[in-house]
Amino acid sequence: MRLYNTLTQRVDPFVPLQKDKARMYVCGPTVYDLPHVGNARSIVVFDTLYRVLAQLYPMVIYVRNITDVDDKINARAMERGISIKELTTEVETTLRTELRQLGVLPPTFEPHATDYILEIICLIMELITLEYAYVKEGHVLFRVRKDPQYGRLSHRNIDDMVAGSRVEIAPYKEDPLDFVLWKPSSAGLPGWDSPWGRGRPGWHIECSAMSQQYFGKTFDIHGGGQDLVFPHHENEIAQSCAANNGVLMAHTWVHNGIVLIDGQKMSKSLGNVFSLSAALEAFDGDVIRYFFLSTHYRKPLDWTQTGLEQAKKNMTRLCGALRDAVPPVEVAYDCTQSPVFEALCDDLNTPQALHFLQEKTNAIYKESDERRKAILQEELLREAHMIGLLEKNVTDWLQGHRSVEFSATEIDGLIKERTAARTARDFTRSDAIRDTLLKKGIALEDTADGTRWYRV
RNA sequence: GGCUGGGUGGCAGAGUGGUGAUGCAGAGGACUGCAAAUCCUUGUAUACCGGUUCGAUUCCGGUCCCGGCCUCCA
Repeated sequence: MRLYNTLTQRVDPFVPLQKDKARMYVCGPTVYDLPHVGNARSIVVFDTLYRVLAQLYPMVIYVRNITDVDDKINARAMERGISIKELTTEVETTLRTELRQLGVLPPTFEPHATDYILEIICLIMELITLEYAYVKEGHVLFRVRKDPQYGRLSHRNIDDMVAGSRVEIAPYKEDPLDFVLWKPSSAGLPGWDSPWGRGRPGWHIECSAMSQQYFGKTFDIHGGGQDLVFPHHENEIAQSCAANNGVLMAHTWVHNGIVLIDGQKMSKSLGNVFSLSAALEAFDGDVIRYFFLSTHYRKPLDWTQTGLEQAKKNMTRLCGALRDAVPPVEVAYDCTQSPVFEALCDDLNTPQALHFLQEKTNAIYKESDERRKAILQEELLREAHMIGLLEKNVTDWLQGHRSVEFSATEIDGLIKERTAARTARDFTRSDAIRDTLLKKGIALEDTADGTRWYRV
């Protein structure tokens, strides 16, 4: 497999450090509010990478953390008048349900930052011993200028950052560039006892502590959104390398592009944050997943109504090719030899992979030999599974579960009535039934074997 | 300002130093009672200017435009 590495700024062959074992750590969401489509894209991208790695290596360990201690969480819980635990549990439950709808597999481990406070404290103590960190007014800060390689991931140098001068100047900092490892908590805020008083961890240290807990000093892939490159990942790499005598924290750094809403950056200040819940109300999880995968993961993705509608049509066509699938008698098919897999191994080129799925879909529609068609259908199904698509029963998918207007039985009844009207050549009646159903989002198709329906 | 990524048909979006995928949308046809689905046919694109080359959309340089990061961010 080849992957773009932010650290080297090129597509490099991916070789795991330990034979037959790939280890990946991805920064998961901070659970302060409903997950948005940007969180969802990132999670789907790395879920897809996880699936590809799982085809390539006998063992893949995928850690995706949950950040459940953060000032945004504190503020939101206060605002809503609920406890922090209530808030984080609520968001996490929603997240779990919604990710399942997107076909996201559970990672191998899903650690919570609050379960690793002791490890965080120990790591900070080490950094202090090594003089990479210092204590000041209840804060512990990382001494950025002690790290000569600081900036290696985001490819910027320290002086430029200062020149950019939006760095926060705080009285307790030796240098404006220094960032917080530990900060004091007042009585009302979550806090843990530490050698520096009651406090809570800064944002970056948790990932260093947790990844080290699972993987030790060094591992293969560290992932996250492009907006995490600086400062989050830059700071992580600085902390971890400092604590581990310069051993490189992760060898391959993979970052997905951000999601735009109608061409604009999604942000709280613009008020255009699009929640995954809202997206799932309008579109099926598979459609959203397809939409995410139809753009290369490193490019920005523009979230638009027409884009989603196109994805929906594509999914419908894909499912249509499998509607009458029967398992073929013999199936000897190695997905990893397919062009789909080849595309995925080329820096996770999912648009190219989808192209090959579409080609196979076209071939299925055209195939008249039933046995060969069944084999193609089985191949398509297996290839689609590699990227987490078509995992649901296609008839269920096409007929949906959402509408409460008509039950499947009622629809079948109306279809029977229409068929009778057509036999009697009462087309006014039969077309009226078809129109009624279409208005409720149910489309009919007359085939040689009778009429069938699907949800539009 | 510094650092980064990008500009491909109506839309989405890949690949490629040698006739520009694929899907959606459009047009015509077949099928159908009429549709839908499906099938067949079909039009339209590589921001601009130079350079390298027999040949560039692809490589190099410049211009213009768009996006992201620069301590809240997936």
